[in-house]
Amino acid sequence: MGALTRNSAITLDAVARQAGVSRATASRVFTSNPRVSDDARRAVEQAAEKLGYVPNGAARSLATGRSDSVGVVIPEPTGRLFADPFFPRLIRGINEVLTAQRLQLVLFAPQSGADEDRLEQYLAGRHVDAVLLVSLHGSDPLPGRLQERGIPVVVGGRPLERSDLSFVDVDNQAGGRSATEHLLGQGRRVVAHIAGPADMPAGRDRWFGYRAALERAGLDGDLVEHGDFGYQSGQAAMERLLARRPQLDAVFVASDLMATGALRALSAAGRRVPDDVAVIAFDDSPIAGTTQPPLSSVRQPIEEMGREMARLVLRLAGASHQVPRQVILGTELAIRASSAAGRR
Amino acid sequence: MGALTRNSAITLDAVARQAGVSRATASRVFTSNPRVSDDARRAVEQAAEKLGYVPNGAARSLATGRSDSVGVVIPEPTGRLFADPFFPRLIRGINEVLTAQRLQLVLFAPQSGADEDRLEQYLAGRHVDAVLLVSLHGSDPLPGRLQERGIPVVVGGRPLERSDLSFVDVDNQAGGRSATEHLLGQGRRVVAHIAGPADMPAGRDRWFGYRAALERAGLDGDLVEHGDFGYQSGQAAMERLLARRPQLDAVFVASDLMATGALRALSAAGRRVPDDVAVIAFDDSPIAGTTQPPLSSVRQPIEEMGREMARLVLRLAGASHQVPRQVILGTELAIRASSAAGRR
DNA sequence: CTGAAAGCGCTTACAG
DNA sequence: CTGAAAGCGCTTACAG
Repeated sequence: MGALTRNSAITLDAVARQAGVSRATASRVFTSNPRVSDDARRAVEQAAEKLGYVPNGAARSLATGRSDSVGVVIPEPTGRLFADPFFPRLIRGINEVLTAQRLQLVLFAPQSGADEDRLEQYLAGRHVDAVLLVSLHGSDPLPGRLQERGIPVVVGGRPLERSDLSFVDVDNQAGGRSATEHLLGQGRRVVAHIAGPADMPAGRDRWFGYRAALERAGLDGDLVEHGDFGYQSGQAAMERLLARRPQLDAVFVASDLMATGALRALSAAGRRVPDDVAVIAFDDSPIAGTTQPPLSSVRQPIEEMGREMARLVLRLAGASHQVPRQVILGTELAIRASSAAGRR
Repeated sequence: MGALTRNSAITLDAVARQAGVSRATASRVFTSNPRVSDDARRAVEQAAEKLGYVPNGAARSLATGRSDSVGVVIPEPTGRLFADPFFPRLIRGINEVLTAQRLQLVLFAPQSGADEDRLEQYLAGRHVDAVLLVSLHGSDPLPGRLQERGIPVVVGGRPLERSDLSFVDVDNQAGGRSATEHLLGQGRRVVAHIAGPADMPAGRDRWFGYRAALERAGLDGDLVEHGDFGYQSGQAAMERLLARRPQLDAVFVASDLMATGALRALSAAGRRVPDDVAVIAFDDSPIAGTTQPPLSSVRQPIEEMGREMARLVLRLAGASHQVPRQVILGTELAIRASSAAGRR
């Protein structure tokens, strides 16, 4: 069972013979080694073209100790993974940097503990040269384990427990704070918060930013309900908030997706946005501009985060010693109709 | 630049020495070869545990001719890829079958022609044992090229031009036809269609199903506008249809996402659904149940499609000869409020 | 059950 | 610039 037959493909030897040179010379052509005569190079290239030769990746990896690929691990249930507009932008940024270095981006989306265990073996087996991890819940042991095995690892988003890991994050707390301050600046006084999961740093930090802003304004920062960053959870959280404090006049929601759900709940409850309740979200994803009314949102430099993650992990891969490094990127507000109008 | 240093890891030799056995015996333990004494097995397992040994993937691949991994290629702009609820379900189905065979699922999302070229080299380099491709536009040359190199390939969705490729598809034409017949059965007479891209088989087949149903009813099947399966395009297409034929009383939309956009356009135009216009979509994704009103939709067995793709490619990988094989899966209607109510 | 040895298909100092 | 040769870290008949 599960026996995959071996497919014989063209070998470097065949190309060298066809071109009338040694294997070494032929190899130099494919490794872009400059010490090859033009004649030899041409002969090898022609032979390769004719035979349809592509170097065997395993053999090359074994000889060089590199795979020229970088793994990106997104341990999200695929449903969430694909629904969240955060990931495509991040991946685009990562891919930009990798492509420039001719490195292959390889994605993994483990769906269970068993998946993750197998993946750890796979990655530890050096199938990739470096690993990027995003969207970790709680304290996922994977990045730490890989790093201990000497595999260069960079985490997207601050890991909850470990401080010896390299990571790139946006300043979630500052973002949450400025979003909340924006609402206060509009004259709102009963400001609620729909937070992300409490076991995710992005969720916690935005929440802490909210609390900090309210405390600084001398207000209570406990009108908080948690969601999972998804649409449904935002709707449900908004309903709970309205039940708890019908007179709330503003809400800071920790993701655009949840905010879309919150808008639906507000509309169902007969509240006008922004007249009755001002709303500001987090992410500034494309959907922020398409809701009714368009959502104010905290803009994250997600592509830049991806680029920075890739740059960082390549630097780690190039170094002999792994010195953890962390990069924090700033946010800015994108103000739209959901929070723009004054109260009266 | 781009030099990734080689990280020395524990080798099988070290484990064998530590365990006091030969490399061959140690190897047998990791390949689950039964011809190993219990004592030797224990010693090797302890040594491996102690040293943190994981077999080097490249070396193993080179020796066995297999990588024990299967690639899934989704050549979509990542934006679309992640927005479409189709992919996560498909991947879940694929992963189910691969996991049972202890095969690693590896994802690729090439974003450009250059990405695809590099990916072809990568896959041709035998980094994976088999390849699954989905969501091909027009006549993507990738699956054909890989197949010619002897790599087992299965395409998700019927390829537009090649008939020598193995594929798994849902019966899009029958689905489009029964959706349209459902609308006709409700007494609707001016039935429009928002089609997918004309260069994608799924788009064409659903459209042909629509035409077939109308022709059979003796009606005109030319009230058609095309979109790209995405939200925005559905909204725009609906607007064009309303402009072309204000009196239309039903519309069959080729995807749930486009239907969501169409609902918005209908609402903006003051049309009630289903009273003025009955709507039925295609996909029956989770969003179908969350729209206002909930969307009737053609249900595709997407997980099963994923499973079938994986099964098929493993069969091809196990065979010495590649005999193209095609599997067509049936659809069914999920009727909800958007098309359920009668006209009066 | 076990080990010595060949071989998987490359790369890369080394010597010319 | 070129080639012979060693080596990358495994697996697997083969002989015992």
